[in-house]
Amino acid sequence: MPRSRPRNKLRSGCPLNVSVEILGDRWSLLIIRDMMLRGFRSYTQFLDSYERIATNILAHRLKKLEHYGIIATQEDPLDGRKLIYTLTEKGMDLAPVLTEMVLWTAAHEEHQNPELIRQIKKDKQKFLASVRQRWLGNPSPVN
Amino acid sequence: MPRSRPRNKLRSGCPLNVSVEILGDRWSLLIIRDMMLRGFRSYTQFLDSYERIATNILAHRLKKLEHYGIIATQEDPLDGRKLIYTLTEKGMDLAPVLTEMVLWTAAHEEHQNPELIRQIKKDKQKFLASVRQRWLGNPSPVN
DNA sequence: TCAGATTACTTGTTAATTGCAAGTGAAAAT
DNA sequence: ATTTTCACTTGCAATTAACAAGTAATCTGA
Repeated sequence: MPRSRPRNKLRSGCPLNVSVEILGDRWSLLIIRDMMLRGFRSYTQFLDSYERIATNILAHRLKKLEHYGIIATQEDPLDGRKLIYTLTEKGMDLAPVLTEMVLWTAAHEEHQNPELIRQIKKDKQKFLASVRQRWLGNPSPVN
Repeated sequence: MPRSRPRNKLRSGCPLNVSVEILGDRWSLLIIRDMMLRGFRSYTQFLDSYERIATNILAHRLKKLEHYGIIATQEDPLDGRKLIYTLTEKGMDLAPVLTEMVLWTAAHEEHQNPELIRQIKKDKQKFLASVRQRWLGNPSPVN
């Protein structure tokens, strides 16, 4: 499926490196988490998330994620000020990555949200299916 | 299993955030890849890896990964100059994370190493088992 | 044995990125 | 009409990354 994008000087074409270059920073995956697991869709929601991203960083990350086709942006038909950010299929396909990261933390680090862990551990495939199912209810525009 | 570590001001205890704070940078996962998939064990091997990490960054990352118990360091009994870096069990448990990241890239971005992708896609569990099996042959010291 | 090479770094210095605080313009609410 | 909300931008300081060079300990080959 990968379409040719004018790729600006990647360090290497190793598939792990490619994902690290796209997602390997302190905020991108948290924004995706907020969209995927908490249903966040607006700039202010991301700003108000617990970890407190700075507004300029958020703007940059949203642009980067959109550039890579991980999220899509639409205007809110009900409010001309608002933009609605949604995960694309490509963004939704990061669910297994997030899930494995959560499981790793659960196994090896102190953390919160034991309920999430319990749910994933009980049946990983079912968890992934339910996340995707919820997303299908609020799909991103085909663009 | 998570033991209490004097945790210096995490942004949040969300399990995804915890893993992002430990691994979310441009180099950590590449070092782990080199150890896990290519069997690298020394400083110079990491330096010579394709993406060309800077020497001071590598030193910092190795310290960080050791601090978090993801890698362990031993002296080389055959060469007093050398240190041997190995993945711990905790580090090895990142295999599913790396694997899902690779699969995501394979599905959505241009990349190289189709042979790796083919191998993972053919039988993911078998791939993970074989990676772990190779690691068991060169285990890290229990520390 | 001793010069040269190797290994795992450290130490500057510069460039890039992140974070903070404040501000802006368009649209909506009161 | 004024205030508030929303999605940002701008300017600046602090942190981090990258580049280049150097160092101490150890090993290797003549």
